[in-house]
Amino acid sequence: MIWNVPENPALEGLEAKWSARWKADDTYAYHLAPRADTFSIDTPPPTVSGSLHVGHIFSYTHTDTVARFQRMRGLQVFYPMGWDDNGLPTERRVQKFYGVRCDPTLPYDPSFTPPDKPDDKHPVSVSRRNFIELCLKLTSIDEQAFEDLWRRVGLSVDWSQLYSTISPVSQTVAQRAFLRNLARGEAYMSEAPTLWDVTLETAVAQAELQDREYPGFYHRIAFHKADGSPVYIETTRPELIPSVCALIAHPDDDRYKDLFGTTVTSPLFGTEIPVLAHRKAEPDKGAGIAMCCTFGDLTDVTWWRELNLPTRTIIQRDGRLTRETPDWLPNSAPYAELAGKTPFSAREAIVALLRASGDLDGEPTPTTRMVNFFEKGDKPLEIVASRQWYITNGGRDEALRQRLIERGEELQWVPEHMRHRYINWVEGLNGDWLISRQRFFGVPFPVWYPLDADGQPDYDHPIIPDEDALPVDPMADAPTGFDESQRGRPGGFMADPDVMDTWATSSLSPQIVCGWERDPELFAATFPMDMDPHAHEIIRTWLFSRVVRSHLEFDCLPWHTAAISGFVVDNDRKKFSKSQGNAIIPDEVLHKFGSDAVRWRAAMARPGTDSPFDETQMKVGRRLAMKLLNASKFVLGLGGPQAPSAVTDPIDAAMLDALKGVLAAATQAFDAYEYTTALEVAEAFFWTFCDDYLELVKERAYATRGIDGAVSAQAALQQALSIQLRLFAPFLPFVTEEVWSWWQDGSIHLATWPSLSEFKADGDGSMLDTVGAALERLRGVKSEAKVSMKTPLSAVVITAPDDNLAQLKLVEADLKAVANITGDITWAEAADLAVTAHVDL
RNA sequence: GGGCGCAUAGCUCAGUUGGUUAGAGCGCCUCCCUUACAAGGAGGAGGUCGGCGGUUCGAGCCCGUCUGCGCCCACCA
Repeated sequence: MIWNVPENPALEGLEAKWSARWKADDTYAYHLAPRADTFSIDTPPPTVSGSLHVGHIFSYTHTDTVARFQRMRGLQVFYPMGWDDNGLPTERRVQKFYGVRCDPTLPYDPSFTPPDKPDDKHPVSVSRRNFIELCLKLTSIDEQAFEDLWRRVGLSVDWSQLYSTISPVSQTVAQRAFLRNLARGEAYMSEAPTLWDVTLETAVAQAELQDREYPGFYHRIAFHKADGSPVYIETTRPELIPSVCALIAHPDDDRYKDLFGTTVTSPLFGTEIPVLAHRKAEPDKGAGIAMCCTFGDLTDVTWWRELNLPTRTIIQRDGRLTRETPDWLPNSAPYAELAGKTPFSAREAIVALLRASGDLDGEPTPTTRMVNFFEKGDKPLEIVASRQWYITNGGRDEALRQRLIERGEELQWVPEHMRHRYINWVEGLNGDWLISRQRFFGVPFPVWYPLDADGQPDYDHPIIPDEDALPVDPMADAPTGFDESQRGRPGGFMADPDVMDTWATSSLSPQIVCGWERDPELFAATFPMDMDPHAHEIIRTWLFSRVVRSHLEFDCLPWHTAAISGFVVDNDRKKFSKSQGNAIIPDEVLHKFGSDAVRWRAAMARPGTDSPFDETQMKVGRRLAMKLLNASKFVLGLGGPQAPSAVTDPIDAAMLDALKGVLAAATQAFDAYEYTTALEVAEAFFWTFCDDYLELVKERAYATRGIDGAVSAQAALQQALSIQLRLFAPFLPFVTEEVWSWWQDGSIHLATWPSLSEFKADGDGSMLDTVGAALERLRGVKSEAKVSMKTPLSAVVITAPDDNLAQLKLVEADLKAVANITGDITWAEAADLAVTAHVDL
């Protein structure tokens, strides 16, 4: 190989040059290997309808450093990428982008084209199939942009393993896993009160809840005992008075003990309701006695269930109060003021009515309360009764809960304390996992229901397809034994209209990527996986749901280790987000500093640790990359290849010995997923290597004092460079590949990680420290004298402890050369290392 | 209310099982255009390791306690 060292090496253009080469050469392809020789990674599929921010770059870079390390260690790295393109976020983006909305009652229009000027305020209605086509169209555009960015960042993903959560393969896996859950009784349908987003008109799961502050008013309102005297309750939701089922106080609350077992009547409507005792009523909240409605909050659901209260629903699925006057209201006239209104308007109306009737005590007092929102929604959730699919997750089964907690104990967590978030979450589950969504762009439930003679569905006897027939779309396909003409007819069938939530598919990502029931060889080679990397906010969702699915299907964990990243936060320690307007655009940062520099900064954020975004730090990474170029140019410019065995000079061997220790430390750190430590030790050594060792041997390496010393220095420099390039390769893939290409065959990323056996020379690493300290003092003399570093020194006296003196005398010639010392050095023993000298101006 | 984490230089962070005068980078000050590198290099200043108490020959590190900050969860009458 002919060395080809450029005259003016530069960082510009390296991303384009090498990412194209890696793509052309399929550098990061996974080649089927036995399980023990494979390292498999369950990469989080980013939501393609969103945008990638700097936090993503950091987290995915963390994974990539480990992937590159394991690849260099000789393992076949199975590193797929996925796009989460199914589900609500995509629907919302498509609605906005094309100015459409899905109306499932419309027929498919093959010639449909979206409006030229999308107006999302006045959307065009399209059929379900047209809508899904638009989703697929837009996601494929978004996905290309994501892939381009990841390639630019230098992720060593095997792009031939790319998957998306809406793809037929994913749909097949999701439906197959669901059918298996169904057959084992782990999936079931239930009609129950459900958290409901009134804007999106769909049920949502516990894991997708978010607390938000919401302004409201306390209203003190009179209910009436049989004798007409008042019982006051306090509520922030007076519009729910028509749905009140009971007043409830704590069993030990002396204020209300006499009322238990009696009834009171509701204001305005005169509904007779019982006063009951329940331990979940809290005496110090509000008036200490609560009105239980169906349903105002989750406590109401508990009371309704445990006290067998009637269901009096007034909130509809669109969030408005029902237009029909409820039949349980003795005095229904006031309801006309509420019918069809939003809760907000109904509240104003009922407050006026209560004020007029004298049942409002005092004025409403403002308050700020915490309310449940769907994390992607913008109106408070309501609770409505609806028929939904669930998967068991331990929320209602103590034995399963315990088993899943044990899975959390079994998993290796990096960092260790992230385990608590998992345990905490599982212990706090209050119900099974609701997986059905009343939406369109998602994996349909592979289920039909027979219709009886009256055309009513028999939900207890669903019709299911053979696994061989998957994926199915029950809205388009007829079940076996029926034909399409029987759809919706008495004696025929109907499709389950719902789709699975995104998490119900992404919870199967190990099954999807590893080829479960699709590619047995691949599955055997890759599952259970090694590494589960992602940031800490999805422990309760993605991580937990995959543990559930794997536990139910395979009775094992889906991976061995969870490597959890922190967030990138701004200077006020706030999480970056688009809504707060503080998001950093990755393209700008990558363009400004280069991918290697940004990756360097990412790698400096330890696992699990939030890290502030600071542009000045990016410059440090860039300087390191530049330094690698320049130092390499120097080393390789000295002369042709030298055998490692040519290292004869003690200081050359000492430098290599110190590097040996660095290699051991970096390897150990990487094995523990502590990529930051691996980088730190390599980087610290590299600066010492440049500032001290390289400067020290420069003159000798030029062969100014004979060929033998030069050859020793050149051999040591070349070996040190080769090893250091490989130590940096996981972090700075572009610049290390560039330098590698000057003098080595093949990609550095397929080179083997350095091993201790590569070191041919035995040296004393501590010598490098001693020499460094002496150099620092020699420079200090000139710095204090405020003269150039090439100014000659004479009458140099070096004092040091005996053993240090011995080491320094071995490099006397190099020291004299680098410090431009004229005459001999005088050595003297002393407790401390010190230098005195005369500066010859 | 429950859980977890953090508190070390102006800033961002290291500090491995307790062991001499506590480290790095950035920033700051001073100097140097030295032929790998001025998008550089050299030298330097800067810290009562959040407070209090304890264990120990010895504590940044272990124990207790208090304070402040962050995150997760719960409650949200």
